[in-house]
Amino acid sequence: MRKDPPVARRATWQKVAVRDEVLNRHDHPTAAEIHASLRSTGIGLATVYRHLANLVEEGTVRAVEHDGETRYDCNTGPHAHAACTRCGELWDVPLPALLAKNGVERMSVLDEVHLTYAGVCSACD
Amino acid sequence: MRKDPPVARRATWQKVAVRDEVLNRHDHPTAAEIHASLRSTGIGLATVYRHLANLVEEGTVRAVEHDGETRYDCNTGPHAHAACTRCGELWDVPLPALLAKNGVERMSVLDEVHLTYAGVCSACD
DNA sequence: GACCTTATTGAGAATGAGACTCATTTTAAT
DNA sequence: ATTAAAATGAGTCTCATTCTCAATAAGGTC
Repeated sequence: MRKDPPVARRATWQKVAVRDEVLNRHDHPTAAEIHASLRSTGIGLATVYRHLANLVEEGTVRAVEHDGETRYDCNTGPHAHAACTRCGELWDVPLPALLAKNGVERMSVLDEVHLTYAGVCSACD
Repeated sequence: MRKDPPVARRATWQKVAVRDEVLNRHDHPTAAEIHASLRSTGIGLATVYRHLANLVEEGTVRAVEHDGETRYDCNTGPHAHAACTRCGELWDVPLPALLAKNGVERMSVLDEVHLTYAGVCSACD
């Protein structure tokens, strides 16, 4: 009889690089932007996507859909997003606690609340 | 000197078909679903996309990004969306007026507020 | 350190939603 | 009827993301 399979999550520099990059940025980068930032390391795009998906799954970062692409947010606490339709910037907005389960009786398990404001930011106006 | 360009928005059966279909459904269909519903008419997918984009631009319907695809909502009033992560259904949730411009001082022109709840609906639980 | 098992990597192919192209069709004004 | 321009649609193209699979490397074991 054999030992149980090790299921060892191996520590690679790629994994560390992606985690460090996404955790140290506060500008909601896309996978392509993270890949670009790590270009000098030679990491592959597929690997960046893989680790980002893992980080989302383990709850370390949050995925935010914005304008047809997925952006990653190291702020995992409850908060909303605001996006400027002119410059495309996306930033965090605090979310009042009272919103949490407001008017969603039909939802028996509430996993996430996404609140997004779209408009023109004061820098662009 | 010529007359001003006619700019005539021509009324075609395709335009009417897409508008009628999206306005008569309350289930947030995708462009592909609308195309499928109109399959018997022989309408082209590109035409469906075109008219949906026009309807969104003129404010007749609202586009809702959900799980990587665009869904169309004939309810243009302010409201939130709730999505079940199990069955994928998406439905409307009334939006408390107080939310409107809550905590977005940095946004000088607020065009849209998107609030989405994700979880498991009671039908799936 | 040498060896081995297997998780991980990455280049490129595959996928899929949606936008674009352009030759053909259709509207509607004359 | 004529006809100029708008509208259509089959197919092409784009671009984000996922998949494939041969090659590589992590980390036990001896």
